[in-house]
Amino acid sequence: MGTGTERPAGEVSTDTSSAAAPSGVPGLSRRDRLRIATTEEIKSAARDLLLPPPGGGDLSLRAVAREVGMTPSAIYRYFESRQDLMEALARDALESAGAALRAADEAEAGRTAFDRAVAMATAYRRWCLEHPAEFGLVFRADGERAQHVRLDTIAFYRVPLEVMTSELQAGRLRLPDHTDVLPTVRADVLEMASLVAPDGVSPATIVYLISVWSSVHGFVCLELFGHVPSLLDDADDAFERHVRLVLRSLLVYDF
Amino acid sequence: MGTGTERPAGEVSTDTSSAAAPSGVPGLSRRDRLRIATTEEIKSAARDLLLPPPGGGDLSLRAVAREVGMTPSAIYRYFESRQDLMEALARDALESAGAALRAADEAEAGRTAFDRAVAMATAYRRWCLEHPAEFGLVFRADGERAQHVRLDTIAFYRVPLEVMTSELQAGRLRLPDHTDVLPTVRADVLEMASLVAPDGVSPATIVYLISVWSSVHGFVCLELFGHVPSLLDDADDAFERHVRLVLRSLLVYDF
DNA sequence: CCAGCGAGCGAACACTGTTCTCTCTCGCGA
DNA sequence: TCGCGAGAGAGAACAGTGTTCGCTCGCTGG
Repeated sequence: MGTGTERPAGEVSTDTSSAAAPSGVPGLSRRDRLRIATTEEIKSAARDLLLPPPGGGDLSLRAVAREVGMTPSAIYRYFESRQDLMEALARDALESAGAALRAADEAEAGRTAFDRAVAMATAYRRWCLEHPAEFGLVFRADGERAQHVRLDTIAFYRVPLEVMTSELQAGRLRLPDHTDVLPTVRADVLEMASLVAPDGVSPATIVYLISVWSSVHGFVCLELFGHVPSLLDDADDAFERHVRLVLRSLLVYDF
Repeated sequence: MGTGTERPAGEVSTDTSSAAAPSGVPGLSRRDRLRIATTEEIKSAARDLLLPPPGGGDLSLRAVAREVGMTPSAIYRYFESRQDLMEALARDALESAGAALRAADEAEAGRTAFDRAVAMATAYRRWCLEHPAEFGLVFRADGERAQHVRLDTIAFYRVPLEVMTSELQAGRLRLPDHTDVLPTVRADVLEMASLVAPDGVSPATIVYLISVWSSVHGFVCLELFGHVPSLLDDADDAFERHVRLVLRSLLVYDF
């Protein structure tokens, strides 16, 4: 209503390299590039101002405006609301975490599926510990508006899903035999997952991935929110052992 | 008086305890009892006003004051700050969740350790789903001030810990053999845990409990924050299968 | 070259948490 | 039984918040 127009923000979060290629993207006018730059500057300032978990990602729009040298109302040219800005940050965060996962996996290229899984889990935990505020942000993106976040989540899942399917197909990894008593996966999710691997993704793969993922993520959650860390001596070590235990127990490796 | 919409109606039911035990608690003066009643009324109003996870347990002190028919400043007679009130709610929530766990376990008294564990996990998830705001609240209690929350957390852990140790001692449950490669548990935690069971609690018990717990809690987290539920057809069913998978994989049952 | 779009400003509104000072009641010790 | 004082609560004030609206201009696309 206020701005009235459809927001071109869809392409905003995609590329930060706009500055690197002034005329690289022909469809973008100078105005658009400026807008993207400003949007990115706002998000960057907002990221810096995000409070660590006690505040749980609290964020003052006015503080962001001060930081970038604008009036609070000017922010509304770029984000519909504070909530909108936070969701944008959450999407970026999810993307960033996904990239960390992928990087960790690629660093272990050629190694066993087990090692790569451990590396990915460790990278995930490290990212969470290094970005506690953004981590907390992703967890407030629920609600009806969070549909896109969920889609991005699936994109985030793509990384381990890709690794898992490729390892399965290569015969370096097997799923246990209980596959007859598995939950059912939604049809559209299966279809979407099949985009990852040309030969498709079995429902059992997704189910086991969710179980493993829950176990890894759960540990990080407990740790980040202060419920477990004080119990164990060396959290780094404890996490890796936990991951190895879960992976060894839930999946079967042929190597 | 001026703006005062009358509030004699909601007058604190003065003598709730007098009927039960007029002189039941000798150490409490009438004033103290009134204060406790008012405190409880404030917390109750606050609980009702807690927003579900999208807001993530946001809470307006002024709204609470309106609800109980007080001035915002009057709340400060009972809680040092908004944060203080929220932490009180978080503690209560943790206690409530612990009670739910214990109730679920006792309802399965006499059954196998496996069944009782499944029941407790299910009860935990149900509690979280039914109290999403309070669930979110517990997760913002980090920081240096959260020491007491952590202690309460340990009290919360007591329930599964008790069950686990008693089942271990009864020989209905065994831990896997990898116990030589387990993380180390802090000494004071071990000492505190030993209060639960007269014969003490082995470090391995705590370590395995944390792993199992992480797996259960992680699933609930993913579900509550909208990252997984849309992937699976029947979340209830999927959760139970996940729990059974984890329990069966991580622990050994003799029955 | 010029019309208009959009970025940005600044004031305003309705909130928020928190702090003070003040009043007056009501419970306790004598 | 009585007086005193602790404590509950009111109300105003302050600083800060998200959001809206109307207003300017400068830049840019045609």
